[in-house]
Amino acid sequence: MAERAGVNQSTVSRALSGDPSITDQTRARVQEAANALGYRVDARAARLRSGKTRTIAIIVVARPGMDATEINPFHYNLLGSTCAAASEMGYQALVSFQSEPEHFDRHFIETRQADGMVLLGTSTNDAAWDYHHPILSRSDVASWGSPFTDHDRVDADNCAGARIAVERLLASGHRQIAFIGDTAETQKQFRERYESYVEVMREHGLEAGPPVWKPAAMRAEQGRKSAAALITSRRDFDGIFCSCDAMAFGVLETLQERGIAVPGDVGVIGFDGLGSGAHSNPPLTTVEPDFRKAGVMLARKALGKQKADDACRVPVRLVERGSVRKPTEG
Amino acid sequence: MAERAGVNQSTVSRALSGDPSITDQTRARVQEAANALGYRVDARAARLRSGKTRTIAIIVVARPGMDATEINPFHYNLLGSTCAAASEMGYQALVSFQSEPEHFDRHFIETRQADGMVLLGTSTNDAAWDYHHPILSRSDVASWGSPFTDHDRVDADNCAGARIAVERLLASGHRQIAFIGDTAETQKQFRERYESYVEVMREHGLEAGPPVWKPAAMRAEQGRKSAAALITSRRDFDGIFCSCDAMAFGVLETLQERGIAVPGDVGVIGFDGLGSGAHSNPPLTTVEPDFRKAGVMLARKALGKQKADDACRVPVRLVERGSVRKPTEG
DNA sequence: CTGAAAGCGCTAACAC
DNA sequence: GTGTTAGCGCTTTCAG
Repeated sequence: MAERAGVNQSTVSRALSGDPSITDQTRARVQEAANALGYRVDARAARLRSGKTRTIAIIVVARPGMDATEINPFHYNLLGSTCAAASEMGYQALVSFQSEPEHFDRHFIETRQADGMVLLGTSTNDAAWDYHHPILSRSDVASWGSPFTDHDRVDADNCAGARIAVERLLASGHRQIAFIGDTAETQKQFRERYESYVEVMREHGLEAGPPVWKPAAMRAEQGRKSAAALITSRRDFDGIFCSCDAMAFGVLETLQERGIAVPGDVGVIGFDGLGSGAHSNPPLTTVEPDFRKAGVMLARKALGKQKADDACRVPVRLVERGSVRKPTEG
Repeated sequence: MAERAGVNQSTVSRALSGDPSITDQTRARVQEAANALGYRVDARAARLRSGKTRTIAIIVVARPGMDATEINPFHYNLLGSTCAAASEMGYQALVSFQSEPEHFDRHFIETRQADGMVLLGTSTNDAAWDYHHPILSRSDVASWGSPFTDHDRVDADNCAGARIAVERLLASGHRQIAFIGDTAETQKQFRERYESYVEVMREHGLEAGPPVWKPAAMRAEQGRKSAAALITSRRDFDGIFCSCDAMAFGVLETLQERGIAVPGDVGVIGFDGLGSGAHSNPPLTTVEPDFRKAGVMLARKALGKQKADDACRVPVRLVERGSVRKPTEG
């Protein structure tokens, strides 16, 4: 390659890497020779020598035995956004779906495969999160959705999001608003949403109820069971703020089965901005995090380019669809 | 590292890579030293020296300006399955979302970043597919959804899938079944579905109509417009086989708006097995490809481990939900 | 079974 | 502005 262009090996390297000290003429000759020979720099060698990887590893925690269709679309969105953000920053994305212990791997940085790591996915895979726990507080690791509370995390602005949701319900005249969601210790994001819900209700002189939640394997089923429990409890309600869209879909189904009209009798708002909410029955009004910013924050945090910790809150917005009626006048 | 264990560098390499010629005792000593020092093999150096990459590059073609939530979940499913398959085969997945020309990159193999490539994503990004066209027929490249017809492809068993869908509609007593979908040259999969629809209709002595399709930016909108066009055409229909779920959601909405009951008046079946079909109104009966096998086929093809070409058809199954009424007796 | 030596293909100091 | 030289951290002959 070098001889073909009539220059030294290092000149080839400089020319191809855009080193400004190379003459346009020389660079042209090198380019030409490279094209003629189909030459490309070997990324492995370049990275070995330069000590960099220009790669960010993204680990998606999944549940054992689940196939691709069962992964929460929210995590796919996060994955896509993170890949896009990495690319924008000139980094590649090495992605690893991890569900079974035999595939657990947290050593992408030590093995010099990546400069930073992003962890995301379902919080309901204890073995996986236990395995990854030790690295969650590292400065070159960013995570979304971990069940632990002893480390920084990137997350939606749950507080602002819950406020938007509850105030939207209030604007439509709802006063007896219930919260459906899992507020277990390991679900920090849902706890935050619940707490904000309580706060907003109080501010308006209204009574906030306890969180309603029934366990099940999948979110939609949790939603169905929780909605049924809420109805059975004979507690009056005319609005539901649901901690996540996947559960809200189940809630919507049960309400419909029981003959409770949405948004006529009860207003429902979810959280996550899932695209499938556009086709649910009725279409689901929801709080959507800015996925693009989420990806950027995760990538930046993983690469140690994040300034303050408190900046790790992704802004949210309300996506108006059809599960809450129009705001009442005056 | 080597001195710490009191052995030669090459012994360390052999011990850690599981070379059977190393004594258990020696291996234990090496392991111990490695743990003590936090030593890990540098993947860049190992791959450079060995000449292998053990990596498969996955390129997801997206539309410019689209954010993560607008990517068809079908492609996310394919992506997830391919990553899982790669992992199962001992390969890593380097994933690259490509939408804008400045990020186009098809040289993952030449730059020794991957041993094989998988391309998938929306077929409606001409610049991207034109760019990738030259590599689509290579033996180390597998693709799903390309708009070109001059190369092998991995795809769902469209023929069998269309048959299952149409026969299911027939089983519920529908006789005037319409096909909604884009059968343009560049949409090979939809053409195949349409052709099978025609064939099955003929077999049953029924008349197959022309494909119904109206252009729009997004699939759901195409579905809405197409359904409207079908209704306006005053052509009688009591069943619709829709070429993909994303369009079917739009079809369902328009039918509902026009007061046409599904599955009461009209039965609807989609294709793709999107998870969100479980929450649509009504839940969408659909033909689902086996995503796990799809991922395996894509990965195998990319690594040149696929036997015959005709084996690149992924089996499909019917997912019964609520958009077709129960089969009629006898 | 283990050691010695070579070298994968680059990039980065350092010359000039 | 370009050449010379060294060496990134491994794996792989080849010896013994």
